[in-house]
This record gives sequence, C-alpha cells and structure tokens, in this order.
Amino acid sequence: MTEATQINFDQLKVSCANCSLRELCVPQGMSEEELELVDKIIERKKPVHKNDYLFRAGDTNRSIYAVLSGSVKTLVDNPNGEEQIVGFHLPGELLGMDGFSGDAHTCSSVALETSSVCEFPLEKLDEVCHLVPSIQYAMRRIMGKEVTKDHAMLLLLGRMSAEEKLASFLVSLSKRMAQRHWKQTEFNLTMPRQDIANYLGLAVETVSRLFAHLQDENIIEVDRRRVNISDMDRLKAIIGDGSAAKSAAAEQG
Amino acid sequence: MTEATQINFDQLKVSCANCSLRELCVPQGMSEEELELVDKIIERKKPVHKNDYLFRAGDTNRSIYAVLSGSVKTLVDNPNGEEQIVGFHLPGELLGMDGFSGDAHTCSSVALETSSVCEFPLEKLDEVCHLVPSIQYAMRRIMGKEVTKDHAMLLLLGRMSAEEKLASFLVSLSKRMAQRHWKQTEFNLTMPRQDIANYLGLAVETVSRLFAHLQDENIIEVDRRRVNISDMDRLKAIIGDGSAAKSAAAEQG
DNA sequence: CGCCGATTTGACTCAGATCAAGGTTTGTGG
DNA sequence: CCACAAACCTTGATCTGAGTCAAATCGGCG
Repeated sequence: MTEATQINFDQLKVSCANCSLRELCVPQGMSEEELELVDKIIERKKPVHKNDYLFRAGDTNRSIYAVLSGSVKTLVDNPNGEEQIVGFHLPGELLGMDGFSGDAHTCSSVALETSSVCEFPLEKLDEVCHLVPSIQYAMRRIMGKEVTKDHAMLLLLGRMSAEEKLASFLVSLSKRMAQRHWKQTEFNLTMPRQDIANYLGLAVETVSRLFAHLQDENIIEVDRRRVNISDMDRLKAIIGDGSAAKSAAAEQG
Repeated sequence: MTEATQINFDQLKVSCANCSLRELCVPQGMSEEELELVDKIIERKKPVHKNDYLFRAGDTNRSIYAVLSGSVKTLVDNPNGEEQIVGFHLPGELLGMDGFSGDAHTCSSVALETSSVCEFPLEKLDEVCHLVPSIQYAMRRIMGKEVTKDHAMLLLLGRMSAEEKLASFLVSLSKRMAQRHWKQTEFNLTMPRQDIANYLGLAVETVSRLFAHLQDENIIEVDRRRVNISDMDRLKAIIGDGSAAKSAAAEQG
C-alpha cells in the first residue's frame, strides 16, 4: 500500500509475466492487489529433471501447473499397463485440469527435459477464485479450451491418416512456437519418436518413415530432434485435403 | 419467503430433480434460496426432434444443456467436412462445455431422437456462479470430469483394437444405465451403427461384424437397436486383457 | 573404443477399410 | 392395407495402410 510495497508489486508482475501466467492473469486485466493474491497461492518449484513426475494418477494432492521452461507430457494409463500420451506442454501452458474431476488426479505428468514449473494447489486456488471473480472466469475459459483441444485430438485420432496426423502435429507445434514468439518454421522436438508415435496413435516406425517421406517431398527437413518446415503451405494442405497426400506421393520413385 | 412461496420452492425442487440437474445442484447441498436462483436461469425448452440441432459450432449464443429425456450427440467438424462424434449424452448428462473456451461453441449437438433439454445461457450462469459459490465448484468438477472423460476416449481411439473399442463402448453405456437405475444389461441403442462407428473411429461394417462376433461368442445378444449383455465378465475381460479376445476367438468353427 | 538407447530401413503380415450386394425395417401416400 | 422408397443393417470378397518383426546405423558417453 506504500511506495515500499509498490516495488514488490512490480516484481510480482515481472515474475508472473515470466512465469507464463499471462493466460491466467493478464488477459483478465488483474489489479495489482489481485496479482498479489495470485502470487500467494503459487508455489515456485525447483527445476524438475527429465523423467521426473510432476504428479501421478491417484495423487490426492491436486494442483494445476504452469510450465515456466522446458517441456512436459501428460498421460493416462489403461488397466493393461499401456499408456496414452494426452498432451505435450510448452512454456506458458497449463496442465493438471484433470484434478478438478474428483479427489485425485486421473492422469500423470512427466518432464520431457529439465524444466521448471509453477504449482497452484487447488485448495488455495479455491479461496482466490472466491475473492477474485476474474480468476474464476479465466479458469473456466482455460478449461473450456482444454475440452476444445481434446476434441481436436479425438478428431485427429478418429479420422486422420498417419500422414495427416503427423502434419497436424507439426502445424500445431509451429503455431504454438509462433504464439511464444519463437521461430515457427524451425524448432526442436523435445520428445522422442516413441512419444510422438504414442501421442498420435501410431507405431514408431511409421513416424520415422513419415518424417523421411515429408523430407523426400521437400516439405520439411529433419535431423534427429531438429525440424525445419520448408513448405508450410503443403504441410497444411496435407491436413486440409486428404487427397493431396495421395497425388503428391503417387508413384514416386 | 411465505408459505405461498414455499409451495413454489417444492415445485422447483421436484422440477430440478426431474430435470436431471442432480449432478449440478444436489451434490452441493443447495439451499432452497439457491435452487430458486438456478431455476431463474434455466430456460425450459420445448422438445427437440430427431436430427434437430441444439447448437452449432460457431454459435455465439452459448449455453450448456442438460438432457432431460431422449438422447443427443455432440460432434466436431474438420476442414474437409468430415465429422467426428465426440460424445453421446443420456438423460441427466450435460453438454456444451466447449462454449466456455471462447466466444462461440466449437462443436455441434444434434438430437438422436425426440428429446427434451434444459438450457443454461452462459451469461446468466455467470451471475449465479458469482452469487452461489457451490455452483461454481460444481461447474468446475463437471468440467474436470469432461476432461477426464475425453482422456479416456483418447486412450480408446489411440490404443485399442476394434473389439476393445466396442466392448468399452458397451460397458460404458451399461454403467451409465446403472447410474440412472435402469437395467444395465439390457438397453436400447438410440444411435445408428454409423454413429457408433464414427464415435469409435471404425467403419460401419466393422461395427456390424463385431456385434455379430460378440453374439457368436455368447457375450451379448443383439437385435437391431436392442442389446442384452449376457456375459458382462467376458465383455469386461476384452477391455482388461487384450489377449483374452484372441484366445477366445482362436480357431472357432 | 565399445556399449546402449534412439532411430531408421526393409520385408512381411494383418486388422480393419473399402467395395459390392442383399436383406430388413420404417415411413408415406394412395 | 399395400406398394414403394429410403434408411439402416448385414455379409462376403478383396485391398491396403500401417503394424510387426528383424536388422542395421547413428550418436553419445564412460
């Protein structure tokens, strides 16, 4: 409330901006007072290492997480012990919304590389939502987007060919790169081929062959984890028009 | 507030109980005052007929809906004009959560048969959530369940064989029948084979053959839309153990 | 250098799609 | 009540995209 605390507010703002809470806070035009409240519920975690779990299905200690740096995957298990990756999360993205459904998380989350995340324990979030309506709206919008995103994945898994799936995956990554003002035609895959395959409902070998094929067609260049999209239009055409892939690939020697 | 209005409250309660809002209201232990508030935001719709749209992707007039009677499907479209069914909704189930993600609905909803639904316009829901925190929590739990349900579908579409998919579908329907105190081993499919196939990411012919096969195995009896599950354990075993199907079906004459 | 996990490539197989008829049920109009 | 059409569902034959199996190759790294 004084000039001394003003400095703290500024720090909080910067901290939140860096902490990728933009989606949660900034678009709602939060006041400094509100920002302070948010800051109280955040637990800043120390970095997690590759293959560390953020949370596991069954954890009753529910939280949502914001990826600050690095990347993370989320997965569900089936009774047979198989797993299905349901999302990859880049800096600025949130995860853990499955925890709202009941007393425990229903999926698990694992770091793909050394990463840092901010954690919002649900109970504390409850309090703040009550005090700051704008957060409540933001949460609802975020969960709505989660639902919409999942629907897009259902469409991908249910109706697309292997090539359409991989093209969709690359275009989606590219868009998300653009959102965070990174190069949208050249980026690193932080996950192994096996995870891409699992996510898209394919075999690893199929993913490998598709990368090779897209490279043959001069649509992308791949070198291990490095991807460069050299012809975005044709990449998008693969998704937009199922017949494009056929004619382009027909009888190539 | 008087005895005259007391009668109204009772009517509201009954009405909500019948209107299948149990999931939204009752578990939160709403007061009569709160129930009255909810009643204000509900628009009771006249029945919708088979193939009528409840809402379409792009509609900015966003609402969530509770199915009162009948059944409804929800679907997303892709650029090619193909569609993927993302959910079937029985009495007491809610739909339209995709409307929270932005300014418009991102999927469409169509009645599978003559049905009646209650509509909650989002703007009005906003007001009431603000006034009644318990509704806010209920909404969040409901959306969390939606996310969890979608994850289960991703697992189904991404990792399961055709037979496992159909078995999952039938077991899921059976559980939902039990939830509403209907017979859980014998029920009617309200959707055509084509819709089941689409929902499960299969061809109609495959679904038809699988029904025939499950009947041959004496696991179910099917007569057009009528299904009777005669061996629930083996039906569940198909999902729980991918090898069960193979050994059971092996070399049968 | 030599091992290990990740990736690629090739050969072969198969689950499920596609193509092609038929059969059945429902609805409509005369 | 019947004729006819339009859905809807089933069944058989064939084809193929993608999975599986097997084996090389690559990239790090102790």
